[in-house]
Amino acid sequence: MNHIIIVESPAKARTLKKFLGAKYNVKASMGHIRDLPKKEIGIDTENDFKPKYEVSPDKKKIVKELKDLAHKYEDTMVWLAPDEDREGESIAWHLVHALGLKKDQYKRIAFHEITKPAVLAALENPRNIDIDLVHAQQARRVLDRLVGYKLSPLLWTKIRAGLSAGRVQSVAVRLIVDREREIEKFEPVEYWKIDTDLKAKKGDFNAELSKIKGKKAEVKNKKEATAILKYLNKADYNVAKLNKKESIRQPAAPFITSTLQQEASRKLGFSVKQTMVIAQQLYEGISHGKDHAGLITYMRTDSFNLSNEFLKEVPKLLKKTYGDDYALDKPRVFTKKAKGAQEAHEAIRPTDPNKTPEDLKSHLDPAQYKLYKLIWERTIASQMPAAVLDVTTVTVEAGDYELTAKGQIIKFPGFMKAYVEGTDHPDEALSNKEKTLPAIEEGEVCKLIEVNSEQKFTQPPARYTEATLVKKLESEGIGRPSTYAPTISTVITRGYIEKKSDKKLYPLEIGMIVNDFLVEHFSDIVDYSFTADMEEKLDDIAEGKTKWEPVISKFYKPFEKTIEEKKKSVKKGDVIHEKTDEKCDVCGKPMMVKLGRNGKFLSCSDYPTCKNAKPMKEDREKEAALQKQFKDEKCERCKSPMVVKKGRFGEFLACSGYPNCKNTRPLAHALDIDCPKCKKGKLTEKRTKRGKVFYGCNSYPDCDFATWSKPSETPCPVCKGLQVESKKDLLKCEQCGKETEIQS
DNA sequence: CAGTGAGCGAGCTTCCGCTTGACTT
Repeated sequence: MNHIIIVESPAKARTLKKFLGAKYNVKASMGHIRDLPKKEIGIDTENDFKPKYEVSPDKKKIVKELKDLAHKYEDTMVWLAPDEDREGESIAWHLVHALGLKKDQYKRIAFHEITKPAVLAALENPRNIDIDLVHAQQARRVLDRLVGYKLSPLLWTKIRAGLSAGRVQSVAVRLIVDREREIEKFEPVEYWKIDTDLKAKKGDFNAELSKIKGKKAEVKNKKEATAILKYLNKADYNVAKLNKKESIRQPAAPFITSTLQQEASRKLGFSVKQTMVIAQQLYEGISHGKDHAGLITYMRTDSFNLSNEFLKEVPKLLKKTYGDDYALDKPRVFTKKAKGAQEAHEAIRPTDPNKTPEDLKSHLDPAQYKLYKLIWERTIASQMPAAVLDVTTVTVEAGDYELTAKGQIIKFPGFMKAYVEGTDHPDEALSNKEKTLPAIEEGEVCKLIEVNSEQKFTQPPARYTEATLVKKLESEGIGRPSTYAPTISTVITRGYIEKKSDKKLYPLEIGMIVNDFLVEHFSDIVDYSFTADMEEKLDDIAEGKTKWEPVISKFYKPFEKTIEEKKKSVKKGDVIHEKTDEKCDVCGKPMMVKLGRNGKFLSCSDYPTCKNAKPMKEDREKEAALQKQFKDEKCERCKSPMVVKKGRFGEFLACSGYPNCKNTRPLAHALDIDCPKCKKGKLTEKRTKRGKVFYGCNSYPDCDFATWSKPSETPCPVCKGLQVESKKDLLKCEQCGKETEIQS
């Protein structure tokens, strides 16, 4: 008998061949093989939403090959082995139909990990295709098609051609627009941070003001701060309480797609797409000699699970590498499931933990090495013991005031020896560090060295980065591991969102206009909980509790009605094409608002006869204000005034003598520091091609002085040379190497 | 380690999820 096994990915097929030998012919379908047609909606909304499927153009070849293979010999068994989730079940079903398989010609099998025992067990336990699960997928597909292909054309007629809307992308845009508006209306509140440097018997320490007359200390302004400072300068300091506590920290779960993307962004600075491309390379593996082996498990997953085979290997490795204390008796299991997770795969882990990053270093390029190391360490750490920290809290009384100091000592590092998770909040990074206090005794009297105060302001919420957006989407159950990166690409190519050089995501005007249109007229679809509600209904379909057609019908009927109504009621001018009072300065006809790639602009209403166009009034005013702000800036080369220009990397100052003088300078501060090399130029903040900030002489290219660290205005106290910020609160002289602390 | 400097409009476009090569330049 002939045996064909069909899986989704070719790399998986290769691994299976190794386990199973020549008896089985293992093939890959390359994901979905059939879909709705691209050119039309492909759903008969009058007839129970019957979908029209066709073999996708790029899959014709593979489908033909599989079909020929399945029918070549009478006696052939096709084992359908796509992933065990909604989409995988659907692929299996489509294969049956596209290949024309009879009931006794195929069997459905599934495994959640690519290990020999798991695959053999699956072959022993075939089952039927779960048609309810297939219907759940179909409902998902049909709903997405209806939403996308009905809303997008409405945007073309009401706003501009080429736009798009969808269940996932439109919410992604909304998150970014909403966040931007929160930031816009945010009003910073002043507060003051007050702390003291104290001298105890055994050493010095720093304690922060925490309570005033038993209440949480809130210092609102300079007046209050000055009063407190005055009091603290004369107060007596007594150690009232000493609290030592042991605290336990557990390691993070092994990687899934979303957490890998976040951590690679935080620790390696990779974009979401970059991470996926490199992970794919590691998954496909590298060949050294004859051996071609995948280095990590599948990278598009939402499961924290690790195979038993793998878990058996790890303790041996840990004992060998770190010692007996660093292995667990029983594996640690991570069960917290992400919203809507399907868990068809394992977590992202090294296929063989014994291949250490160092072993592979010479076979990998630097980016692959860094990502492999991250995955290896994270996975290993997840199976190491908890860390034990000794946390000491010292409470110091100073009359009406109470100050606290916290120290933290790592008693047993446990997993921290291999890996500590990064953070999106800079302040939290400190909690991973040791902070030692001198041996302080209860009742001890301390001497004041100094009181420090610092004015601070509350910060607006941070803009999303690619990685924090993925985190948010995942927590709302929106999108899947395979779509996080493509979704971000889509909203950027549509011109809805822009990623600036600070790696943050900003909404563009078109993004705001489309978002506001959708929020106003289709609020239920861009509601954050729309997907979660959909998932609940899909679960009902998958469990056989409901049929899929009524679920779609219940959504579609009111949706279609709204679409038809908005086609009539919303005039194009409601969104755009407003008439204005301005007259065209070429032909005198009125100007009107139009929408271009980069947002609104004014166009002559007689277009295309008169092609005159100019920026919106607000934009012209903004531009004028900006020019005024920099009107005194002179070009240091030719003495012409500088003007503000817009370029690929944002606004910058350019010499008005262009193109005779091509001098440019960033808008931000030309520092008031003379260049230490040529003594003539000033140091200026500049950016490399990749957007990294550095400081160079503004008479470049005549003088090529440049440095990474931020230069200080105060010269070196010893040799008068240039000082740069080498570490936090530390200046280093470039000339004599003398280090000085920064005095605030 | 060193960029950038207008002009947009119409177009036949578009969804979400599953997966990689096969096209040209």
